Amino acid sequence: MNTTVFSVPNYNLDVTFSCGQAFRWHCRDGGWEGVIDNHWVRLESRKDGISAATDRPQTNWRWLEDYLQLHADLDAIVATFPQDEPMRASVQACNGMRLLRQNPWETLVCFICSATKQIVQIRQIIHNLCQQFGEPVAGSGGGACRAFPTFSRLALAGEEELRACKMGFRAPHVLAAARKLDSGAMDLGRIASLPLDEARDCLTQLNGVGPKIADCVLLFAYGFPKAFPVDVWIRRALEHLYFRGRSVRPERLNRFIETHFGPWSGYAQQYLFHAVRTGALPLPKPKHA
DNA sequence: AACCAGGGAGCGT
DNA sequence: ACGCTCCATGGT
Repeated sequence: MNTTVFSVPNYNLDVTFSCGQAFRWHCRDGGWEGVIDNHWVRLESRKDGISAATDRPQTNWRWLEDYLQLHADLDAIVATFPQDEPMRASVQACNGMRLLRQNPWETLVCFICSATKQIVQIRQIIHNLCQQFGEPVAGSGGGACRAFPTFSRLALAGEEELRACKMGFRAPHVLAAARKLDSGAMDLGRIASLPLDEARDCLTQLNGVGPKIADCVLLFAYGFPKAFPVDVWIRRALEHLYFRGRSVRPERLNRFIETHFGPWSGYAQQYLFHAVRTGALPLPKPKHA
């Protein structure tokens, strides 16, 4: 076991790992355990920082610093949010929430599988997928620790094998994406250097990937600050909070998002999403738990 | 037991 | 540009 401590202010692991951007972390003994690429790691909150434990010595920790985005200036980001009541309430409810920088392929598959699924179910599907196709990585506690399966591995899978992971009608979408990447017909590495609109157009060429899922990948994996996923929760929230509950056409909604939420609108979106989903920001219609 | 879930695509009007 | 339907599966 090898441990280090990062000094970083106001980093809330609980909110960060529970807000619906990542699906493989699990809480255990007061810490968070997960797999980043081929690294198993256990994280714990410390006074003004985070401790990280791995199962083997680390020559450097950049893979973790980058994933956690430890260098990000959260105060500066939050300061750009709109100074309206919903956003103030969201910031208060989600104090210390950070956006991660996740693997693009993993993020793409996770959100393809997210379509009309509850977050608990998405977690189960991804778990099944990793158990079935992921390479084992050394871990702690005897728990099953596997890397997220590569697209090359999934390209070799059959649709029925993927359906066995309970991803239903999303199975052919995952399979086609894996094969397209494995063949070289699409390169996820290239997307990082594209303007937002072109990056979105590229991802939505994949079957089963529309604007919402594309923006999740662009926000959670590539860090496009103005990628703004609009799901049912966000749509309801925006219409209720800013349009008196009236339904708004997509183009109009996008124009509002562009002008209202500032240069870190995607970040603001995640605060709003989590605040609404946890009930900290109440809406009239929903009936969530 | 219905209803709905961090959607998307293909249809018809 | 809309509205509808289907797509699997399971939580509430």
